[in-house]
Amino acid sequence: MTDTFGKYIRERRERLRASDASFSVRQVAQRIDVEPSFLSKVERGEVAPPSEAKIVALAGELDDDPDVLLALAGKVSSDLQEVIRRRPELFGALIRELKDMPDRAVLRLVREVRDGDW
Amino acid sequence: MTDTFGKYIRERRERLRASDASFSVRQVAQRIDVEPSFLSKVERGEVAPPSEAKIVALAGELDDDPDVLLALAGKVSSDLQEVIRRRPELFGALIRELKDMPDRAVLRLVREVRDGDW
DNA sequence: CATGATGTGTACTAAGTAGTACATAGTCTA
DNA sequence: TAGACTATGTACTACTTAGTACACATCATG
Repeated sequence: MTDTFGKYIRERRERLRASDASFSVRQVAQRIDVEPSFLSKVERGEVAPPSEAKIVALAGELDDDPDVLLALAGKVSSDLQEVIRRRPELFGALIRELKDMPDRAVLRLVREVRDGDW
Repeated sequence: MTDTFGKYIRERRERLRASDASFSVRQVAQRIDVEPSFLSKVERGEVAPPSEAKIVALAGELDDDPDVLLALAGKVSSDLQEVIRRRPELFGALIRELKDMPDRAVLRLVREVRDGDW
């Protein structure tokens, strides 16, 4: 992990900070309930990304997609995992089938399911 | 986790053992490269299920689906996770969309993709 | 009847995860 | 120029993961 997570978070936070002083390390840290020094270290990649719960809180704070932040942290949302664990053959097969499909193909499926007559 | 994993493994192994003496705790343990006492404890649910690598090896040994064994152990194959991590929005959306769909709907998708004109 | 295989109990451990607590040093501003 | 706020450095730590090492009792059999 070449610390894309920390860099990303820092950039995102600083950008928000430009127009809102409440996005300091200290204040964001407080809102997601960690020590400022810890968030600082996370942003500089000195330590591994935080737990799923903190990442999700951070996503809320930075108005970002939790799944994307989790991915940057090398994780997969536990509720997605649970969906797979409930029907491992089915979802295993589907995901492996889609592994190398282009984005638009997957997207087409999503839409097909979403507004399809199932 | 009410130890469905251990029970399942034990039953599976014993069944194979009925017709092949090489499926003793000791020998299977040796083949998947763990201590016999550890496998014994796993089967009796005295300790948590082993690592993904050992579970996959066990699946090979017991001629079972790795995804299913991993699911029983409360895990999701790391290569499935990687597929999701590469395109988190896309796969996140798809999986959440399919979360409550009946098996046949998901299966239909799998087949649609498999032999579709993509 | 000893030799070998079997399953299991006990004791321990190295490495990773997910942080805290406090001190320090720089900056802003009233 | 003191007070408040900022980021960061240092030192720890509790918990979990994923096992090993070895001793022990039982059973079968050549």
